[in-house]
Formats: sequence, structure tokens, C-alpha cells
Amino acid sequence: MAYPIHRYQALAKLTATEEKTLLSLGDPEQHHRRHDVLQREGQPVRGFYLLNAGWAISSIDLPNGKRSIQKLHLPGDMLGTPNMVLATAAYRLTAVTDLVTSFVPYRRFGELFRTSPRLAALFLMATQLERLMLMDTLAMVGNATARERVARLLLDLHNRLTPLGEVVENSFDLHLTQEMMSDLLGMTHVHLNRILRKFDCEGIIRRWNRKIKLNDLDMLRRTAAMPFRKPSSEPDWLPDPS
Amino acid sequence: MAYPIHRYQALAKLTATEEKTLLSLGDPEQHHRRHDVLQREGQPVRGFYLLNAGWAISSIDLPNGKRSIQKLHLPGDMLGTPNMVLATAAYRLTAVTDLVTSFVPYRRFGELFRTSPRLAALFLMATQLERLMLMDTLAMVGNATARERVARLLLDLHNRLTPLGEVVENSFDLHLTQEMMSDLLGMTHVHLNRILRKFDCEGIIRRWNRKIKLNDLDMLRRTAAMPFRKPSSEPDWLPDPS
DNA sequence: CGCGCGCTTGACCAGACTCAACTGTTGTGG
DNA sequence: CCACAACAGTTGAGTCTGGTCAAGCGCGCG
Repeated sequence: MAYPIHRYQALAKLTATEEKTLLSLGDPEQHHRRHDVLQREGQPVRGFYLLNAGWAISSIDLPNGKRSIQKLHLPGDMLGTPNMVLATAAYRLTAVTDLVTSFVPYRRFGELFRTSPRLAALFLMATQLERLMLMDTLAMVGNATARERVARLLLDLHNRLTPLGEVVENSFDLHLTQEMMSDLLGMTHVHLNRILRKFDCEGIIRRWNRKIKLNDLDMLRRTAAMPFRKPSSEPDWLPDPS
Repeated sequence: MAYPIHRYQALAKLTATEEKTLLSLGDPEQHHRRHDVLQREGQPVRGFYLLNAGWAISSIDLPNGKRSIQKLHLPGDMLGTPNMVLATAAYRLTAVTDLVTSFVPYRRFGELFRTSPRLAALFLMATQLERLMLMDTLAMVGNATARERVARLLLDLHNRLTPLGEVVENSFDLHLTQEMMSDLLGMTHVHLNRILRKFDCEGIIRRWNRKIKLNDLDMLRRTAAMPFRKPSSEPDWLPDPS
């Protein structure tokens, strides 16, 4: 259950040494149960997690009692890296399903800047990509209707789960409760429910148990109108492998 | 009109060499007039900008005809760095006031990973901080009322302008039009106007020309309920200066 | 088997948007 | 230097998306 490095391979062709470095970055793997809290906001942090398997969320509790989920993490993601610039954690990390992670102390990560500059640069690229995705999400949350946002969430899941092999005939397992999804989208679960039902009635999606099938991808795409961002592979400014 | 490096000095104590490297990173300074577009979305990019003086915005046009402003940039910010992972620019950079910038080709930036690993690490820290701010903004845009969001914008400006010496007796120059502010907050300019007027009537703020005075900071803070994030200075994982 | 969590649905409400008109300010060219 | 156009701000009336409150249902887990 090693850390899936396809994300990094997409950014640049890794040398054998780099692959080895990347795979040996984390401590021995750790298991967490559903609903476990890996990291609580306000607590001191000494490193981040590689998510080898399972789903997790980053969330914060707002003063008005609501919860906001900033991001749903899937296998291959790194959890809690933004905290490296803070004294204490900015948000909570919670397991949505059972998880397999491996912990990377910041100390060991920091050494990459000396021992493997190119990997450090790839890490920066991954961070910038996360930032771009946040910018897109922000643009959408601020301006799109609830219907459009739901469509985007479904498509986003579809896009991210496909390379993991978790999508079969456009259907996949939604491990999320509707409450989680609504917190992720910044709307009430009541309203989310109505929209899902409407999609279902219109034949655009089909739901059973906690699974979903996207019957009409084109319609969803037209509804969501997401921007297409193609990360450049191997940009020419990357330092040479050494 | 050199690039203000206070942001980096807050992250770690810079050596004399590092300061020099940082200050000589950009090309000779460039001037732009108000409303100039520094970078258009979809166009190829070869580097980013250091903002030495003036205000600028990052924005994208949405399919529904609206404009979303992701971020207001003030002196000391770096513009367009997320594009380093893309083939073409994700968003537009527009001058709000007259600007002084200096351009940094990605190529030269990439060399930092070999020549000055610690600066590269500081750059990563700055990127993670931006990401955290986006996460906070996202949480707020998704869940707060318009009134709360406006309060937050005003406080955020106050916080960021103070170290630049642009705040005198809690008042400062708002170079933004109400239309810009509303695009920044994801609401209509009509609604923003009503909220500003209400703040004004309640004596919380005072406006004249395009200046504003925050009369009741405490009230604004209670309204906005922003999280406090203290970046850690000189985290122990940073590589040693060399 | 029953309890609780998550899902569903209805009735009602309100914050924010739309559309539209009017005012004031800026800036620009004849 | 004035006239006019374009833009920014202000205000009102009416609408609607999405939120709130509340209640019932059903599946899955203990």
C-alpha cells in the first residue's frame, strides 16, 4: 500500500533515484479508522501525511457553528502541508473512510531542498496546483448557483477518481454523506438533497446506497462550466535531476 | 523603488547574500499605467512579477459573464506565480493603480533551487501562506453573510496596508471601485453599496472620495470573526543558509 | 430488534439579486 | 474651458434562490 506517485510522474519524468527518495520519504505506514481525527486545529504539528489509501477531509469550524470543508483528499494527496508555515494546525483532518497514511516529518522534507532540489521544485509545483484549484473553487462558490456547484463536485470526483480506477461505467462510490457534501459546497444539506433529487428525476444521475452513476456527463459539464487547466509537464525552468 | 522584502524577512532572518539574491532576482523595473493588463488569461507565460509599488488584481471571467477577482495584490506581493505550473495563464492581471513591477523569468527563479535552497524553501512558505489565505477566504465566502464578508475585506485591507504605512488614524485610500470590491467578495455592487451605506449610517465607517476610515475596529472584528493565523518565523525544518 | 443517523419532504422566510432610474464625478476632446 | 460622454455611486420595487424549522422515514449498526 505504497504512496501513489502518479501525481508527481505527471509533473515530470522522475529518475529512479527520485522515485526511491519520494517513496522513502514517509515513515512506515499507519492505519486510521473511519471518523478518526488525524490532526486537530490549533494543535502543534511536526509534519504532514501522505495519503496512501482512503478518503479524508480538511475542515474548520466557523464562529457561527457551521463547518466548512476546504478539500476532499483522495489517495495520492498530501495532507496538512500548508501547516508547515504555522506554529499550530489551521484545520482539522478527519478520515472519511478507513485510511492508510505515512507521516513525513517536516525535518526530513526540508532536507529535500539540499539533497534533491528537483523534487523540492516538484513539491512547489504540486502546491501551486492546489492553489489554482482553490482559486477556481473560490470563483465558483462566489458566483455559481447551487445547481452548478453540485454539478462541479460530481464532475470533479469523477475526474479525480478515474485515474485511481474507482470509476466503472461512470459510476463510483460516494463515501461522503450529504451533510459532508453540503459543507464542502457551502450550502445546507436540505438544499443539496433537493438538487440531487432533481438531477435524479431528470435522469442526469442515478443513486443507490451511497453510490452514484453519472448518466449524462455532457449535461453536467454544460451545467458546471468548469475551466480546463492543463498542468504543464516538465516545465523548462525545473532544475536538472542530479 | 525596490521590491519590498519585508514579507520574506518575516518568514526568516535573511543573510546578506540572500537579501542580495532576492533583490537582484527581477529584471530592471517596469512601469504600468492604471487599467493596464499585465497578463491575459490563456496567454503563454515565461515568468512572474514582483510588485514594487501600486495595487493590482487577479481575475477570471466566468462563463455566465461575471468577473471573479481572486486576490487584491499590494506592494511586496508576487503576481502570477501559480502560472508556473501551466502552459498558459490561468487568470488576468490588471493594474488598479499605476504600478512599478519587475519581471522574474521562471528560468532564473528555478535556479534558486540549486543556488539558494533556503530561499527556495522560503518561496514555498510564501506559497503555502497564500494557500491558507485562500482557504480562509473560501470558508468565509461559502458561509458568511454579505455583511460579514464586507467587514472582513475592510479589516484585511487595514491589516495589509498598515505595515506599508498607508494607514493613518485608521483611514486609508481605497483605490478600488465598489464594482471591484463586489467582484472580490462575490456579490453584486448594488448590495455592497447598501451594506457600506449601512456601516456608514451606523458610524462604523466613514467614506469620502475614495477614502475610508474605520471608526469602530472592534465592531468590525466582531462582525467579521476572522481567524488569527500567525506564520511561524524560521521554522526548524528550513535548510541552513549557505 | 430497536435506536440513531442520515435522508427526504413540506411550509415558510429572508438575504441577496435583478432591473431600472437618477445623481454625481471624472476626464477628454473640440 | 466648456460640453458631453462614460463611469461610479445611490436608491427603490419586486423577485427568487437558498436557508430555516420541523417532522417523518428507513436503513444499517450495535
